Amino acid sequence: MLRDELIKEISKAVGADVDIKLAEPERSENGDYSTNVAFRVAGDPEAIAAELRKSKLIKDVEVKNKFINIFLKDDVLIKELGRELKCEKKNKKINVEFVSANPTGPLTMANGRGGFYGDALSNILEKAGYSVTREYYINDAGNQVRLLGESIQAAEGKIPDQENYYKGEYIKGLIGKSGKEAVEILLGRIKESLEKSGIKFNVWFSEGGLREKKEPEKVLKFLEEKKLIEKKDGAVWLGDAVLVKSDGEYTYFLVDLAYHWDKFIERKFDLGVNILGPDHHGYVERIRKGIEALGIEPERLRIIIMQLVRLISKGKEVKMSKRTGQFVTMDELLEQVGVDVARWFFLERSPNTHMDFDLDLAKEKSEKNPVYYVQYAHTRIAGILNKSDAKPGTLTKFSNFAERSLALKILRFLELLEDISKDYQVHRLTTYAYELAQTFSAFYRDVKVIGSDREAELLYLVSKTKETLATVLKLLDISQPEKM
RNA sequence: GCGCCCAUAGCUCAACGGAUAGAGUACUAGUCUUCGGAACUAGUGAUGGGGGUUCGAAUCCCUCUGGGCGCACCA
Repeated sequence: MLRDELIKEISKAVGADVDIKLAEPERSENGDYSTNVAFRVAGDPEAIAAELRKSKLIKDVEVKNKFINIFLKDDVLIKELGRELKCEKKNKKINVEFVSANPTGPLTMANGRGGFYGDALSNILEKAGYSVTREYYINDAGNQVRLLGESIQAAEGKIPDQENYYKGEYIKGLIGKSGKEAVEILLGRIKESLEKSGIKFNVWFSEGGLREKKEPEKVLKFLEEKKLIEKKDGAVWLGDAVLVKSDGEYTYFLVDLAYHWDKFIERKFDLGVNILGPDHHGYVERIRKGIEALGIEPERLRIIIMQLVRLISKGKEVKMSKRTGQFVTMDELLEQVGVDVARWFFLERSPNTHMDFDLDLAKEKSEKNPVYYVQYAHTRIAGILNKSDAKPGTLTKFSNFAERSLALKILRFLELLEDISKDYQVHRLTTYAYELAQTFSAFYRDVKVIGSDREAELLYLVSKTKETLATVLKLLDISQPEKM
């Protein structure tokens, strides 16, 4: 990548062993790239600049406020533009586990947030060259299932109702079914909702299967041999957490440890990403310590906590809970706003913002959603490519600022992809999509392609824009319309 | 009581510890019959309070205020 080459050159020019960071300046007058390395090393920044000016890649270097601003040669940009939109293959297997909603009710809007995020993150990691497994952990064996069965019986009037039973309208539709049957029906509905949302999985991991394979027992045996567990009050403890209750039942924690054992030791994933809701943050430390006890390096588990989505209706918060039966399902959300808008709406936000979602305003908001702006740019590009009789040729030069800016913006894509594959800030991709669309709009305004004596050359730039924009939209799994 | 997250423009959100805090929306004033106006240009408008660290803080540390969410032999 061009950025990596530049970092090497700067590193050489600096001479010292420092971590070089290359930023995209907010203002184009501050260069194509900018580095703050002069703040970190002693000596005259002008000396570094002088050294950099010798580079074949660089047209000019300016020092301003001690920042070293780099302006690239046009032919370097043009050459880089020809590069395929692909990252180097990485030799790493990543397991991304997300949604994993208990099959005790419909998929909710809150599940959707983690679902869209996990889906897009998986797409990005794959595109960045990793081998990715998308996994849904199905809680189909524990207490919740029994509770679901009892909730149905209560709805039938066979047993007295209890506060902790599920109360949604959907329970009535399950009358006559056992807990186990209900779980299967509900899981089927969840799968349908996920499919409609464009959220894809390739492994459905069953807790029941985990128990059948006796993995919890393997974990217990391992910990016992390591002398890490103790018996107290009839229960089995690891530190201050219970693994086996005094009635002999396994806790969720033990089963979860077995699940991680399966992921890291049996299936040998290099990295596991768990995308969880905010109610799980208290659990993070416990599971970290737990897997460490199993001999798994804690760095191999990366936990992303998605913040809550609050539902607002008529200016008031609606408490969402499957227990009380009050919630907005994914299906309802998709009906209201459509899948492209829903995906954009959730993906444009950083995972740790608390979101307020006003369903009353959802439709009105959806018409003003930025996703249409991005898609509109795509259709305009398609329009030019369809209308022109010429074929894309070879770009030889930039004749104005708009052309050059567009090329530069396209180049940022692979850099961003590498960055997101490290920091997991998926929302940066929506920001990029918007910026790319904006940069194209400026180009569209300033440069007339069809009829230009450089038509073939410009078509190349336009088709590169289309390819990049379409790739971004595909990563977000938002449609790329040719017409709107 | 202990812990996690959050507070940025009227509203919804951005900003690897960097330069003059950016967008969208709303509002105001314009462009304009284009390669598709779901567009473009300009203007108004913001880092909750107080300390500290740093060449540099919205960002890191402490504290206060105000929200959200957790602290089980539940899952």
